Amino acid sequence: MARAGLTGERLAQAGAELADEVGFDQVTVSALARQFGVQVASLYSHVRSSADLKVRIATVALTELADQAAAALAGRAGRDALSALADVYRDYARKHPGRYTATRFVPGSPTPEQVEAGRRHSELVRAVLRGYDLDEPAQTDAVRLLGSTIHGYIQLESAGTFAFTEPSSDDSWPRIIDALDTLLRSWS
Amino acid sequence: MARAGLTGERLAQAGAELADEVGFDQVTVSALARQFGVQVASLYSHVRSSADLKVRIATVALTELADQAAAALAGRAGRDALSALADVYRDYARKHPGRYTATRFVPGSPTPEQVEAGRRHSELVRAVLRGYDLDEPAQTDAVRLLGSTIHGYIQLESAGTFAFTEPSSDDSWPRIIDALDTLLRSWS
DNA sequence: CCGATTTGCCTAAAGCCTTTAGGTAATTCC
DNA sequence: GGAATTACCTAAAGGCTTTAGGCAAATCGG
Repeated sequence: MARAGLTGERLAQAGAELADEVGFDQVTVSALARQFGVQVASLYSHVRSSADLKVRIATVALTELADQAAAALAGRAGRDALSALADVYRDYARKHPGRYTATRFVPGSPTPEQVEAGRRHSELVRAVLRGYDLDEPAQTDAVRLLGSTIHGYIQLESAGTFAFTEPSSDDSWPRIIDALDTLLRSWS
Repeated sequence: MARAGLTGERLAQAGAELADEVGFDQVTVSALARQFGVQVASLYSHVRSSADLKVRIATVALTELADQAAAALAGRAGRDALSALADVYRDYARKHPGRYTATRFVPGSPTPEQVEAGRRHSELVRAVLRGYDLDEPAQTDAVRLLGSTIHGYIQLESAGTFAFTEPSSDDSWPRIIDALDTLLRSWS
């Protein structure tokens, strides 16, 4: 019997792709086993549980996203950096809806990898904020504001909330980024 | 055999309570049947499917939330109204985590009830914006900004994202509302 | 008030997903 | 090349969803 060459890594990667195709919620150990042409029970040597699989997918997505954000931020500052960061998140969510959903999957307590990825993300936002003049604790407030707004917009948009009203969601987006830029510039 | 007196209404209500107790994702037709001391199949005369049950719970939550927001907004304007609205959402999410999660449950296409509830919510935000001086399309942009930020903050907060850093999430919140107030006042 | 209809809840059963236990075959290592 | 490890398998138990078909309780018409 030929072996499929399963590893935790490959399962997480394939799971991420599957999530983009059929939706994160439809990613199951069974579906993944089917894709690999392998019995379901076989996957349990590589992942502890269904939740474990999902956490691994979340970690893949979180890391990928941080990598792309870091690349986009290189050589940019101020409004330019803010806009680039926000666009990376939004584009990623559109291109990889399943992975983006995975991003929000946190079981009871986050794994060390998830904590680390979270730290990386907030570090990237802080990098953007270097272009504005904020000191603690205002800087942390601003990190939270930016994270909330960007994340919230992407989520509402992908839920279709903005789809039935003018102006188009694509038009509002840059104006909202502009507004955030203005706000940061004049943060009391 | 005594009847349990099941109806779609009662199931949605009980489902909402169950969601707050055990988490929205753990709300199943089975669990609900268990609570009513009734066979699982019996519920299928009242709800079309598991997704249908969840949509009903979502509608209960959305409506409740809109009611509370409307009450809180009465007699308030400007920053006062903004803060009151934001607090209603946040308090509701803390008090009813399962229901709040349900709020985001939208199957393929939203039901008329969900569309209506969504309209009510955006109407409430527009009511807050009457205290600021915005005309279209800026007003729609502002509705989206406020919705995104409030919603995003609550979600990140409830995921524990702000739990391990100073200042406390409770301290950031009013400052972020202040920042939004300032931003709306000076919206170009 | 009683028979007929409707309605509410039941049993049965099929299908899919998760997870554990224990076995066999392929690979790796000395 | 034989021993140990590793990869995948079969089997089985338990939970959730959903459909089909049945009996009994409530309701309604005469």
